[in-house]
Amino acid sequence: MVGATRGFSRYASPPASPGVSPAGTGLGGAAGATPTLLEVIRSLAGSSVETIERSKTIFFPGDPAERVYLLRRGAVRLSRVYESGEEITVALLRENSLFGVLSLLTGQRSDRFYHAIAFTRVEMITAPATSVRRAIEQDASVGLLLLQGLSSRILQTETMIETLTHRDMSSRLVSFLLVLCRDFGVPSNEGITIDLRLSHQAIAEAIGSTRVTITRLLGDLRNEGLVQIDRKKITVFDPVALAKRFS
Amino acid sequence: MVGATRGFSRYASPPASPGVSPAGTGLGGAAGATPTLLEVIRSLAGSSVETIERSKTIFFPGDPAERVYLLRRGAVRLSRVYESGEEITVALLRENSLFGVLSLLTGQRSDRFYHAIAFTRVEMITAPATSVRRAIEQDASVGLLLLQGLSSRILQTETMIETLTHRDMSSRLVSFLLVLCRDFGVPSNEGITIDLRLSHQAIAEAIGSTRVTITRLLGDLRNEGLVQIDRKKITVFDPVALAKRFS
DNA sequence: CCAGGATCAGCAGCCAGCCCGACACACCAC
DNA sequence: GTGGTGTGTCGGGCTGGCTGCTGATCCTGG
Repeated sequence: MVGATRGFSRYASPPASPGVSPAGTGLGGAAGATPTLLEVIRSLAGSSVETIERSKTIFFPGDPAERVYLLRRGAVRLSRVYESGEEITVALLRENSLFGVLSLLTGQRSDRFYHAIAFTRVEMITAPATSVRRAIEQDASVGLLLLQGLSSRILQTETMIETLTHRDMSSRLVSFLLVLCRDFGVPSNEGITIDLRLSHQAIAEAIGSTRVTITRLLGDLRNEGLVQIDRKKITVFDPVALAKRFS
Repeated sequence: MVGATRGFSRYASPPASPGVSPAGTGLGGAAGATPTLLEVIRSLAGSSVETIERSKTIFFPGDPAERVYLLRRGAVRLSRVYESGEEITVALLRENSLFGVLSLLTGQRSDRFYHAIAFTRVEMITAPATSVRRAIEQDASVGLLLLQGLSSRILQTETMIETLTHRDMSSRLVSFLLVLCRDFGVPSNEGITIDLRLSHQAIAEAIGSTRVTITRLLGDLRNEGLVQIDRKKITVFDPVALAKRFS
């Protein structure tokens, strides 16, 4: 029975966070030990470590974009805000994700157009974009680390697109849960627990549905014995079995 | 009448392609003129220029990922293929987009998991990932150029997520058309023409709908006098007016 | 150049998934 | 207590997916 879980480890893997993997692949030849992105950013001029409480804003749309952030602990939600007051989630960033990279894009002044909000209590490192640029020029391996960070961010985002193109909400929800397992899952004795306190409303905003529908669908999944919900934390018993439930 | 088109130019702008903007911001101090990403990649060891005919495959899922591509002319579709034979579009890349960056991610062997197919006749530059890595180490400004390319790709991708979280298909289609105007629009005497030959099926695969629905909705837009369709090319008369049509 | 096949567009009718609005209850903090 | 937030439930109604078919258009090879 237990043997049937091939590929299981694809989910539940904050350890598998790329973008900071110190697995030096023979680059950065100069110094012996290749430093991590975290260490690099922390050493920059004007960098700082910040802690933000759950549901506090990190930056608003319209704020000037001049700093780069590296998420050290917790989760950050990037969302787009509309005049209607509606807010849709564009990305749920996990630990070791880079964000605020827009500020690296051009030399000109530019403004944020996302709303970045701490989804959990968050610990992050931030540095001015200008420092980051200078660091890249001085040490090429920094550029490489950033590139890897951004690449992994692209992959993450594109998986999300996959999720969202599913027609029926049931598939979308399942697909989203699998993404969350991958990004925020921690193994528990019964399966994989998503280490976030997710309200139905938050899920709805992320996958373009409504609170009511999410309630119903999650209820279905629970009744089928695929997931467990305790105190707003979702546990997926078997991601492989869940994945089979695409309609 | 013509004065009412504030913000019009946000659409129709291949010229506004970032990632290759030679607007040197004081970086790359060494040589006088900062080269473009195109020039850099073309100069790498093992690089080559390739031309691919419409609807030919560039790489299949499962192929080893060892090269990086820069799209020079035309459009490329990245899609995910399922056992069911269904194929969903994850990104429609425009000119000057980087792709195949997965190969930069880690040093280990990894495989493509997208299907990359030439959506139009395509001209692109490609180079081995190892050469790219080496170039970054030697000249930091290369890393910066790549970073800008990837950043702009992330923005592009996240706009697509915005599009896809719209609930009703009508809004999704409108939003998608606006994205296409931004990425592939060329100004014409009547408005902005999307420089792609799009079948209804292709649109459906990109926004998670069906061919029939797209036919109906596009028909509606045409009847309302918002768009024109001639020989599979779509012309948007006024993006601003179209944007107002969100439900 | 034409013939034949493949792809694409358009129409209609049927049915279900899911949005909407409304309401009741559980939980938590103050 | 009380108010705020989150969860669970019920219908009614409509959007949009599915099937099946026809005609138009494009492409290719003889």
